[in-house]
Amino acid sequence: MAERSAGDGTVGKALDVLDRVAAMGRPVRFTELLEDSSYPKATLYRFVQTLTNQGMLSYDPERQTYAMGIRLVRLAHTAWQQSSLAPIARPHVDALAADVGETVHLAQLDNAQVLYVDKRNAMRPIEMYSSAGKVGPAYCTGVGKAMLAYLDEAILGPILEQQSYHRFTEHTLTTAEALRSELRAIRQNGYGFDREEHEPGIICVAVPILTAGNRAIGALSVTSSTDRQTLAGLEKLVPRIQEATQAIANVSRDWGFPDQQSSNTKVETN
Amino acid sequence: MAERSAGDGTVGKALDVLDRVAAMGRPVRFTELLEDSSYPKATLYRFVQTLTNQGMLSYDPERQTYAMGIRLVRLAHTAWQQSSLAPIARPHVDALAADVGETVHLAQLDNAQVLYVDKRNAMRPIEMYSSAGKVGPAYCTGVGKAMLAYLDEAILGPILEQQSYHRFTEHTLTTAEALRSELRAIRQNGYGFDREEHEPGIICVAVPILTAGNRAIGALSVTSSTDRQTLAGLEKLVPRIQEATQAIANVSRDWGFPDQQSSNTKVETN
DNA sequence: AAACCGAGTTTCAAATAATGGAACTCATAT
DNA sequence: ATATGAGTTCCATTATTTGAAACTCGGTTT
Repeated sequence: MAERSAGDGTVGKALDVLDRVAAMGRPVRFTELLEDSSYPKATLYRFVQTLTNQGMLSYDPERQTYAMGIRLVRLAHTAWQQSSLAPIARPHVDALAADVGETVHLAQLDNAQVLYVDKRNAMRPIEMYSSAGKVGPAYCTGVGKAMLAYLDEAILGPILEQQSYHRFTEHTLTTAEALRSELRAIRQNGYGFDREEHEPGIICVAVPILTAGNRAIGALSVTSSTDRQTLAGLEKLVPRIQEATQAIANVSRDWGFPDQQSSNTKVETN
Repeated sequence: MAERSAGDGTVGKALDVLDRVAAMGRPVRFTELLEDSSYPKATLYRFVQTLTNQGMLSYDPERQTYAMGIRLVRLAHTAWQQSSLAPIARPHVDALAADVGETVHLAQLDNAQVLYVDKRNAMRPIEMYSSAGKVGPAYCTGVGKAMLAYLDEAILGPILEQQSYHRFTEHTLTTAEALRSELRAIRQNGYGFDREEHEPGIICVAVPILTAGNRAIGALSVTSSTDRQTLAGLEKLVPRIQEATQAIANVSRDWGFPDQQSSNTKVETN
């Protein structure tokens, strides 16, 4: 597996390594990292050392494994407050969840992935970080498609290329073309569905949170299961959800949330 | 204001900048950063560019400000799961909070600061990220002192130097010497108090979570206010809290949590 | 016991990237 | 019109990164 972001000199490469450890999702040995890295042993070794010294990774000497460092938790606290919609959206997400009585997700785009920044669970009460910070595929989730639908072609193109199009269920859209026509439909309606595309029995409606310039800065979704709800049933909730997305869009504009394409648009690969 | 971490080459310097943005706690202009940085303009500029390209910072073109990037939220999700005590401590924190009916904090040490990784609020139900990821001073919080009390002198010394000893209240310990003798007392008892040292009217008991080697890998505290509780009242809860810390220590040992000094011990500055 | 192995670590000259003083742009203030 | 200041680019100098190879050190095989 080759590196994906490459650019940005030494810092970029080091952060690549960090991403890779995160992607593993469990503590990893040095050799495991070496295997799917294109860096030579000594180079990778120094990166890992540096990151560990910096607290971005933590090292377990007993098991000789590296895990994501605790410093990230501290940094992310500020990030979540400053750069996610969650803090300003909170009251509206709360109200929506209370009204619809189903699970509500608030998501944003990060790179080509969906990043969940907040959640209200219908069943279990609290879930904390276990939901916020989680990532999911953009091409087969309601929130993902709702946001993709409002991207400009220049940005959308590369993102569509990066999707895995893994067939999670028999309903998963597995080609860029199929996805493209779905996105057109979503743009037309102003909302989209997840028709058991990611998980069997799980359906959702998603509505983008749009700026005045029609950029999707995030999306809200209401999720349910086929044995409790139907797509038609979810569709009836759209006006209520739009109320919430509108409210969030307004607050975000007033609060001066940037009206840019994506929070992680490459400026220049130098 | 000079740089603090310095070492670790370019990556270290770039992460320094990241920390500085986080420390500001609000979106900052380039010039503001330049002011309290020792890097020349062009150098700092490139760091900020790189970090922005990498999604570690986000740039608001309208206001020309930099904020912490959304990528951090994604990375921190994994970090919180892997390197914090929160996931494994969760059931015990839940049970403790339910039993004592007061606010419970779970904290770890990050650098010379207290990092809160989980919390159960007595009053309000959910609080999410607004608590996890938060940092606080080590020298004047219950959890901070409880953990400091079990550090080896070699590590404790430098950390004591780094404390600000800001007098938050009239009870704040404002010298390393006063703190040292307090730490001795805590080590003797196995638990410590916050006697309105950080905030007037707020008191707490804290118990360290110790490994077999007597290293504090974290701490639990029960917090209350002087108009509802007394120190003596809180002290009665110690056995129940110790039950929880013991349980967490056990699970953490079984799950192979590293028995090291601190999760962010400098290995070598090159 | 000696040889071997593989994971992790260190070395060092060559290659590359970072550095920062200065010059430039562009909007806004005087 | 001119000055100021924030933000950005340039480029020769300098320092850091790079990575092949050699080394260390448990543990395993012959």
